[in-house]
Amino acid sequence: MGTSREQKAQSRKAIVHAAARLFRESGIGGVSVAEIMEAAGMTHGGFPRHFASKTELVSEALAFAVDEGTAKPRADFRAFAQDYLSMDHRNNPGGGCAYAALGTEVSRASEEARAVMTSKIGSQIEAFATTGSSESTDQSAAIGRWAALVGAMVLARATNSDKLARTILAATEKFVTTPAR
Amino acid sequence: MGTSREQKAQSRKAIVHAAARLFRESGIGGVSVAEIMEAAGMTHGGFPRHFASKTELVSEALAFAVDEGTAKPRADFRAFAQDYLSMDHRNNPGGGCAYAALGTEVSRASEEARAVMTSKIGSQIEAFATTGSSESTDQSAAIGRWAALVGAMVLARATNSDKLARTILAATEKFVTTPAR
DNA sequence: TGTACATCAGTGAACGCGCGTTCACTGATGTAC
DNA sequence: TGTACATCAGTGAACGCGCGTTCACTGATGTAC
Repeated sequence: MGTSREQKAQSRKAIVHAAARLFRESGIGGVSVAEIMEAAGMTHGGFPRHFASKTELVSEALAFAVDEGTAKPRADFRAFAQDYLSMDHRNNPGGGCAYAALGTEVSRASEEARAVMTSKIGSQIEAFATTGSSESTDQSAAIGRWAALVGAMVLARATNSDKLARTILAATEKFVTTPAR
Repeated sequence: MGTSREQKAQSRKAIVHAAARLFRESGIGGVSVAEIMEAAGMTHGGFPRHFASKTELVSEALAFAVDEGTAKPRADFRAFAQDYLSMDHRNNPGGGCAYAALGTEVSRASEEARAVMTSKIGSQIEAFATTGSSESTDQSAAIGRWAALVGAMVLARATNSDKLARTILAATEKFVTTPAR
């Protein structure tokens, strides 16, 4: 084969992007290196040219997934919550919130992976503290609302009933967007 | 060996209990049948006398874990939230809330396992509707608060920083126990 | 600019290991008479 | 009540499979002169 350095960088990106999507869809343990490499347009043998191990890729893919899945919350909170708590988001975890998709799995991942999450979560909370939410400058409320979004998505995905999922998402949306706090 | 029918029933219970604990501690995919059987005081060869497959055990262990981890919320909500959002709960998932420990993994489990979760979540929500919470009879608020608890625990466990975990748990506790809703 | 050589991204086969599962075997349980 | 037999819970070895990883090989890239 033989490929230019520029192409190698693109390959690496493709691997990270594919992993970030597949991990959120099927879980870290539910996706093989071969599947990731295939999704990135290669065969599994090329993997070690980019990463020393699957564990190493996990950390990097997690960082990317969190950023990708947290890209939107700039908009006003009401609109963000509605988007986040949609059935579309529930049914398509691949491009969505990494915390809701991989949260419980990450807590058992490598120290590096958890360090990545720590850094990302810390940044998120700092952002809450400085920007405040649309309805309150209270950091506690911002964190609590965020937790509610994540938890609602986890619960909505744990069930195989669309009706129940809708109930959870709608109730949580009402809960977090009700003023008075 | 040879064992009485009564002992067989006890063995089965021991397997389910061990699985419910180990799954919450290390994840479903992170625990082998051999480990579960060892924790239950047997060797792995005896497993098929009780369950046709690991998948079958997962469903049963999940049901047990949910019940065990949801046994307390009868008390007033304030006390429950404080208990739920404790660092002790964060650091010891084995006997705690199954949703926070296994939520994201369950969404990719068997249909049977998801059906179990659906049934349990449905019951929980019905309980909210009838009993109401200590501060509000609004079902939406009860669901929203519940989601916040689960989400906060997921986030607190995703980080390896105790400080950050404490921040998330404390903020969420304040958020869900503040009246005004 | 052209040529000879070294590098190395990606291929495809292969290796080891852990896991879920299977199975022959054992001996106590519990039944039939 | 006692005896002979069938059942079957649990043991420990073994089997297959999938997975992460390794490796010899290829051919284009890119450098040295």
